[in-house]
Amino acid sequence: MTASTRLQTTATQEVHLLGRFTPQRAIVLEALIEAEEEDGFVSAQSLHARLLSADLPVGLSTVYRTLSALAEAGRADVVRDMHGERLFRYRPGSDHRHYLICTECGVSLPLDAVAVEKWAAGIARTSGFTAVRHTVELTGICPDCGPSAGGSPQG
Amino acid sequence: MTASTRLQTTATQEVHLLGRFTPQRAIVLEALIEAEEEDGFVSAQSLHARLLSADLPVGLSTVYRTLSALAEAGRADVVRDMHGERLFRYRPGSDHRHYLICTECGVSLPLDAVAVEKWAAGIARTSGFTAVRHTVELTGICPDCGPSAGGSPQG
DNA sequence: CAAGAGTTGGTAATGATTGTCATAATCTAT
DNA sequence: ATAGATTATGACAATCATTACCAACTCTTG
Repeated sequence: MTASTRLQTTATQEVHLLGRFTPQRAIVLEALIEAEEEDGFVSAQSLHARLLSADLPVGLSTVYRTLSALAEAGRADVVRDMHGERLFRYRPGSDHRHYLICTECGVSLPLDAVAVEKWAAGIARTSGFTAVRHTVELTGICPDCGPSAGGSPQG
Repeated sequence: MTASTRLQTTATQEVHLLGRFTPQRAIVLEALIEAEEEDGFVSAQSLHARLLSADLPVGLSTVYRTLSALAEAGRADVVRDMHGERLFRYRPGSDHRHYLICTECGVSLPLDAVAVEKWAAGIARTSGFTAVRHTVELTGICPDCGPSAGGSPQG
């Protein structure tokens, strides 16, 4: 069984969570899973462009719909980049995670965020607020993109 | 000295941090300070609309420029709401803060975020990433907007 | 095959934000 | 105070991600 076949199998299984199975949804989900392994978070636009380049002409509307449905179903994490664009990441498990994301290449590193979860839970208890949710994102430059990795060092 | 006069005085002083003094910048900054006391975070669009309603016709471009300059100068915090719109909040001090924001009315509560700062600093040290920055936002429903405050309780 | 529900994808609309540039205001040096 | 240089303003157009719309298409079911 090749890596590609494994991806397709996973995608095929997951697509049924969204409703009717369609080739387009499988393509989008498969591409999202690939992107997760390679680049971390991806935007709907870039994922669409990637599909077009790969001769998989899925409509932009369908890409947006599928990614939104995945996020709604809890199968994808969503963050916003510095321009406000939404970035998606496939989430194999069902727990909510936090990531350290490279601003240069988009690669993401899942974090152990127990300390933050505890802090947020404490705030929720003591503030008088209800339905408290938290957004925690770390961004930085990963070792591969850093100054000593053939980039463009300053100074 | 009235409250209005105090606001104007503060705004006048702060405007000089952005470069040349102009009445428009003073108006925008004053409105931002007022908004901070009343509503917490505000968007550029709503701030602009508010100025028009108050017969202070400052151009939308100028509102955007001034708010961006304030954020750049560290005199305003910026977050994104659920639609990706940028929300600004005047920051009297110079330290970076985190807030618990009510999704209903926009009121914000500054948080003691030492635990998060420490956690983020630790990640920065151990991850190999450089230029690590963090975004931490808590959202919820404040006591005034909660189910027992005349809102629309569910269930 | 026919009907019906759900899906697709091209296109248009939306809405925040940014770019442009002629005009106007502000600062500086005299 | 005034001229000159620099900077800011604001109306408008452009950009861009995202959403809405809708006619054509695809399954499933009888």
